[in-house]
Order: sequence, then C-alpha cells, then structure tokens
Amino acid sequence: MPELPEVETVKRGLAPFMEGRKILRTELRRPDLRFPFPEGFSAKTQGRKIIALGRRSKYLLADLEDGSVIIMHLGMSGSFRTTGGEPVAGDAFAHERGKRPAHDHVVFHLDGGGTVIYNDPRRFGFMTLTDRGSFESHPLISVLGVEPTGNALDADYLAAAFAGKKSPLKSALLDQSVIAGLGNIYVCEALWRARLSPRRKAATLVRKSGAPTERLAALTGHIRDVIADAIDAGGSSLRDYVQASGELGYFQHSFAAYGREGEPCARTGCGGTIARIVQSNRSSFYCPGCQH
DNA sequence: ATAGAGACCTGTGTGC
DNA sequence: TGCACACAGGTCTCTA
Repeated sequence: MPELPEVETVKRGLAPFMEGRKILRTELRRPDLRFPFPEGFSAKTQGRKIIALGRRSKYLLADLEDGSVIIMHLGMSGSFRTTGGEPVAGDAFAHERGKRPAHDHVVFHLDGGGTVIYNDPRRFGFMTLTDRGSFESHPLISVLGVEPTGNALDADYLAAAFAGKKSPLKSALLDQSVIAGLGNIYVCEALWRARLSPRRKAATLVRKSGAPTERLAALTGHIRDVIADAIDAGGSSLRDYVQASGELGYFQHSFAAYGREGEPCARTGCGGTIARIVQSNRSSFYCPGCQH
C-alpha cells in the first residue's frame, strides 16, 4: 500500500499525537504480522517515552527514550488510526454490534488515554526493534539506497547505479537499494512525466563515459517533483489508505498514468492511450505514444 | 551476480 | 445470489 509519501503523511499525522507521550502498554493481538514480533517486543516498548517519530524510505520509526527504535512497515494494506478513548473511528457501528474492527493487530496505549491502532488486513507489514546506535547497520536499513527527497539523489548517482543495467527502467526504479521509497505508483508517474518508457533498459540513460544523459537528469528531477507533490497532497488514497486522522490523501486525482488504462494520455497534443503491461508481475501504466 | 516468477494474505470488483 | 478469477500501494526467497 503505502509508498514514501503515504508513510511521510502518516508520520506527520501521528507525530503530534505520539511525540512526548509514554507507551503505557503495547498490546499485540497476534504473535506475528509478516514476521513474528521480536522476543519481548511489548516488554521493551512499554513504559518508554516516545522522543520522536521519523521515517526512512517506507519505514516509520519511533525513537524511544532508552535509545531503542521501533521500525514499522505498513506493507500493502497497513494503516494507523488514533483514538482518544471515544468509540473507534472508522467503524462507528462496531460498538452496536459488539465487535472489534477486523485486523486491528497492535494497539499502543499512551499516557493521557489515547491509543494508536495498527490495522493491516493482508499482514504484509511488520514491526521490529533496534537501537539508535546501530540503526544504520540494521539489515533492513543498511541495504537502502538514497532518499528521493534528499540531495543525495542526483543524475550522477543514478548514472552510476544504472550503468550496465540490462533491467527495464521500471524495475531499476523499484529497486530499493538504488532509490529507497519509490513504489509502483510513483515510478509510473515519474516515468510518464519524463516521457520514458518503463520497458527501456536502464543502461540506455547512461553515456559510454558513465555520465548521465540529459534524459536521466530530467528523470531525476521528475522523481523528486512527483514525490514532493504527493507529500503536499497528503499521499494517494486508493482502496484502504487513509491518513492517521482518517482523512484521505488526494494525490490520486493527479495521476496521469497509474490506473488509467484505456484513457487518453493527458499530455497536450499526444493523442495516445494509456496502456497496462505486466513487468516483474506488477502492472506498469504508460503511454506508448509519448513515452519512449 | 542478477532478472523474473512465486510466495506471503485478505478483500474487492467483475463477469458468467 | 453464488462462484471463479483477476487484481491490489511491498518485498523476501527461490530458480534460472
């Protein structure tokens, strides 16, 4: 589900609710999500104050006062919501039926009476624990490439990563060890903006000398822009993604390619039709008329 | 080493 | 109404 802009939006929504609060109790309603919770996960998080929320790639991070860090991934269908003790938002009739909403797997009970609930129907998400001191060398973190929002992403960096790569641009951009945080939606959108086909080999954007082509430099800018635009819009709400507040993101209204199979290309004067192809078992949406 | 398929899991929408 | 099937924002693991 969430790519970087959605996780960033979740972080911003939860921060004022969680930062500075103590976790009184960490309630696990099942022993695992995608992976088992680490040994003692509840015991090690309970009684600790949350110093700050953060994000790295698609991981939501909670720094605790004892120097530990909760690493949380939302998978495809994970979401957080908060309650202040009132009936659970998002399922107003649950009380009448005497039922809990399905798939609420983790509940953080905070001091002051609030709760933060993690819901994840498909359970592709997970939570684990590490220490701030060894965070960068954690196996999940050390393999990540650069953030698309930071200065480390530039055309030279991508040229070095793409040189000699026979894989299609689509898969090269989804590779989290190159750029960390892009997913299916924003890769499709960035490629549409750059007029580049998802099928093109990544190495074709690199000169023999190893320098980036102009088109690669332009792509770099479009990646940064589409991520920034999506964060500004509060992410994209398809199916089940909502912000922690329950509000919907609205970047999905700005999609030019994603999910638009059969629709006319939005580029002025193009006249093409958006197509859907399958690459590495995932849908790619693009305009064969103007993306080459 | 690296690219692609399959796997994990549940829900929803579509077509018969 | 029911059923079968395709598809979904991710990413790890296995096979060539």
